[in-house]
Amino acid sequence: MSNSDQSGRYQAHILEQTWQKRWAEKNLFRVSEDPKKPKYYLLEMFPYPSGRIHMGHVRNYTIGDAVARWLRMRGFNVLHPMGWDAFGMPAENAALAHNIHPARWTYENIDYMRAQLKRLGFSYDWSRELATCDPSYYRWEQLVFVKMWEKGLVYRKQALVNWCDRCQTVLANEQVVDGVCWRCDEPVKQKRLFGYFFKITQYAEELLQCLEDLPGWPERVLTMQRNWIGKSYGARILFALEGRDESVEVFTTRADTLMGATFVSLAPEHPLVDILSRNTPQEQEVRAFVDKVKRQTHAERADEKQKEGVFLGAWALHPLTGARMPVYAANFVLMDYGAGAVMAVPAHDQRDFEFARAYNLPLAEVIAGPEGERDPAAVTVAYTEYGTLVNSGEFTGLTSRQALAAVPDKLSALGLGGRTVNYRLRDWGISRQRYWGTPIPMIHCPACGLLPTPEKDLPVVLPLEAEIPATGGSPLPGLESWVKTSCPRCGQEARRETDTMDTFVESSWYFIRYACPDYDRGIADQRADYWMPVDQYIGGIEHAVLHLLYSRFFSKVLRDLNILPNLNEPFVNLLTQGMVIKDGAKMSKSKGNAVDPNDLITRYGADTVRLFSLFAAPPEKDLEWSDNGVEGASRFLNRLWRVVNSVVEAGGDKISAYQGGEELSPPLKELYAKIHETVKKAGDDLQNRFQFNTVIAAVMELLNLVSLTEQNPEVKSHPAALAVLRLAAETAAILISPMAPHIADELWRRLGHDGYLIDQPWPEHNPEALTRDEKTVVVQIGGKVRGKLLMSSGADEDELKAAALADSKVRSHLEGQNIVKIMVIRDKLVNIVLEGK
RNA sequence: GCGAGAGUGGCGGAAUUGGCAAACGCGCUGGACUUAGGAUCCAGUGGAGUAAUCCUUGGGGGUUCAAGUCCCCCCUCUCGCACCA
Repeated sequence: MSNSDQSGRYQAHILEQTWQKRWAEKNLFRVSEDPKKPKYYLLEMFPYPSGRIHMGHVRNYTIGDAVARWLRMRGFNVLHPMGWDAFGMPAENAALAHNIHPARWTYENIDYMRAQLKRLGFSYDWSRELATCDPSYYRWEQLVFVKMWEKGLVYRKQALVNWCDRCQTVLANEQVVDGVCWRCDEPVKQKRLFGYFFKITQYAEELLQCLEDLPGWPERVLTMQRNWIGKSYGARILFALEGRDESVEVFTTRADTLMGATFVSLAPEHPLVDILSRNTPQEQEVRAFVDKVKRQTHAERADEKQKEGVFLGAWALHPLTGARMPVYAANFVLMDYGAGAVMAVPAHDQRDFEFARAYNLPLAEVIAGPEGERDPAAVTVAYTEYGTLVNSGEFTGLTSRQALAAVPDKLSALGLGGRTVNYRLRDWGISRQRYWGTPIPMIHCPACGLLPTPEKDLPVVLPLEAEIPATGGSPLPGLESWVKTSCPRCGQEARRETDTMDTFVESSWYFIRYACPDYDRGIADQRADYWMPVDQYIGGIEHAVLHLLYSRFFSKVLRDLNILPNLNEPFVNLLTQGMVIKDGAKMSKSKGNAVDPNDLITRYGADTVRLFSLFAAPPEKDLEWSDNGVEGASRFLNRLWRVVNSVVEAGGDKISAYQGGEELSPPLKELYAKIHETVKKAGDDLQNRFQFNTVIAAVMELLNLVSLTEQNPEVKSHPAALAVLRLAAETAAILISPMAPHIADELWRRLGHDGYLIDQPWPEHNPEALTRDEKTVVVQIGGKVRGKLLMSSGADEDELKAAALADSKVRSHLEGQNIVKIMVIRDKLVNIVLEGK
C-alpha cells in the first residue's frame, strides 16, 4: 500500500503536504458574499506574533477549524479569517535584547507563525489576512479616533493613572490584575499624567443592558462583565464644609443610614485633602500620611487591612441636622469609586466602625434589626443589614427600603443631593508612552491648542527609522523630524502627539476589517453588513473583561458614528476554550512545561495533533496534556487508515455504497444501524455544544464495529457485505474530516471520489436504518437489574411482562414475594415492584 | 465576603426528557504473531467476594416503580470580583 511505511503506519507529512498544496491551489477556503447561502462568520481570537505558536493556539484554532469545516459542509457560507495582533511591548523588548527593529522582528515572526498555522491545515481565507501594525490597517483606526474626538467620545485629561515601571507605560484599569501589570507582573503604581480617554462610561448602561441579549455567551463571562461595569443604585449627598464655599460630595448605597453619619472620610488622593489641610496644625501630618499611602503599590494598598487615617482640621456639616462632623483622609477610601469620599456610619458599616474605634469617633445607632435597637456602648461589630430606622428624626419608623427613597428625595428637595446610579466602570485610558503602536493622530499647536490630524493627512505613519533608546521607553518624543509638523488650522509650527494607542484598540475592531479586506476602500461597507456580527467567537477566558468589553464598546461607537449603523453586539456566540495544562499548571515557556507543536507535527502529523486536541477534553474545559493520549490519537488514525484501505483493497472503491433496500444479515444490519447512529450522534453532538470528544469517540466505536464485522466469516459471503463496509468507511472519513481533514480527503480519494470533503454535504441519518428487529430490554426488580431480554422491536406491554416473568433468573428473585406493580417502558425496560420495598 | 462553575474507576472523560453508571481513549494484565516489539491483533480490566451476590457517581436526607441526573442541607475544589461606601 503506498503512502505507508513498512510498519503499516501512514506517512502523515507527505500526505498532509500534498493536500495542503491542493487546497491552496484550488483556493478552497476563499469566500465572498453569497446571497444564496446562509452566512456564518466564525472567528478565533487572533494571535500576538510572539515568535512561535503554542499548544493554546493549536487548541483554539483546531476547535475553530473543525467548526468551520463542519458548517461549510452543512451548507453555510463560512467566513473564517486569520490575522495578527501585531503591535505591542514584546517587539520593543526584542528590539533592545537583539538589536533588531520591532517591525522586522514582528514581520519575521508573522512569517514563521503563518507557516506553522498552514502546516496544521486550517481552512482560513488567507486572502483576508491582516497585521494591525500595517499602516493600511491602523489608518482606519486613526480615522475612527478622529471621528470619536469630534463627537466627544475621546478627551484628554490629566489624571491619576496606573503606571508600570518595567513597561514604562500607562495601563488601563482592566490591565491591572491583582495589583500587578497584566503583561509583566510588575507592581503597578499611581502616577499623574496627561492622557487620552475613551468615554466608555457613556456606554456603561448600554453595555450592561445588552448583556441580556447575549444568551450565546457563557454565564461566567456575562457575570464578570456585569461586575466590572458595577452598577449600583444609591444617593449622592453634599456635605457643606464649615466656613468654606466648597462642599464634599459622597456616594452611598445606604442613604437610610444618613442620620447615623458621624464623620466624613476622603480618599487620600481626593483634591480636597490638600485644600482643607493647608495652613492647619495637621498639615504636616496629613502630608506624611498621603505620601505614605501614595507610595504603596496598588497591591500593597489592597492588602492593607488596617484602617488608618488622619484628621484634616476641617469640619463638615450634616445636611439634615447641621451637626459638626470631622473630616478625615482614610486609606480605605478609593478615589476611583463613587465620589472618592464617604459619609461614615460606624454603627452600620464595618469599615467605618473599625476606623471610628481606632480614632475614638462617636457612633450613632439608627437601624434596628429584628432584635431591636442595640446599646451603642455594647456594640462590637457594625450592623449592616436592612432594618427599621430609629433615632432618625422624621424618618424614624421607616423601613430601610422606604428610607432609601425618602432620604435622597428629602435631600433633593433641599438641593443637597438626590438619588443616583453609580458605575464602577471608568473611562478607558488609551495613551501609551510606547513606540510600537498606532500613533495617536493629534497635533499640539502653541496657538490653537490640541487638534486632530485632518482626515486627508491620515494615516499618521509610525516612523520606522526610529530606534528604541537603550534605556527603554519611546523614541518618538526625541524624533524631531517626525514630531515637528504644522498646525492644520493656523499653519504655524506645531508638534505631533507622541503617545501611541493601547494595543487593545486594534483588537477592538479587527473582525470588521476581515469582512472588508480592501484596505483602500474605507473601514467598512455593505460587506461588513453582510458578514457582521460574528456568529461564533472562540478564544480564551482571559479576555472576559478586556478585549470582549472593549470590542462591544467599539462596535457601539462604530454604530453611533454611522460607520456600521446596523451593528450592535459584535459576537453572537462565545466559546471560551479551556487552558492546556501539563503537570498541574498552564503550559508556558517560563514554567518549562511547554510542548512545542512543531515537534509534535513532525513526529505525528497535523491530523494527530488536531485530533488529540479535540478528543482529550470538551472545548470549554481545561485540557490535561498527555503524551500517551497523543499516541492514542495517532493509533486511531492509523487504524482508520488500515480499515478503509482494506475495504478499498477488497474492491470497495469500485462499487457504490449500500443505500438500503437489499436484505442484510444480522451482523451487517447491525453495522448499517451503527453507521446511521454514528451520523446522528455526530450531528447532534456538534449541534449542541461542539462536543468533538464524543463525536470522535462515536467514530472510534464505528470503526471498532467495522473491524469486528470484517472478521466475521459469515459476513464475507453476503452479496451486500462490501457495499455496507464501503458505506461505513466512507461515513467514517466524512465524519472525521472536520477534525482530521488531510487523512480524510486522502481516504475519500482512495474510495474513488473526486474533490474535497469540505465540499461534501454533511450526512443526514436515515431514521429507518436505526430501527432494529430486536431490542435488549432490561428487567429490573425494585430498580435493580436482574435480567436482560432480547425482544422483538415494538413488543407490547403484555408480551414484555410475560417474557420478564418467564425469565428464569428473574423468577428466582421473585420466589415467595408479592408483586405490587410492573412498570413497562417499551423497547427499553420492565421494572417489577415488590411488596414492602 | 459576593458571584459563577465543578466534584463519576489508576488517569482524561461518557451517560437525550430521570430508565442497563463508567461509552471512547490512556494505563495496566494475559495471550497471538514475531529474531525482536515501543508495531499490530485478540481477551480482560470500578471495588469486595471462590461463588451466588453485595457495594459504588464528594457526604447526608428527600421525591420516584426507577436518581450521576430533580429537591433540601452540608463538605471540598477551581475561577472571577473584592476595603465598591
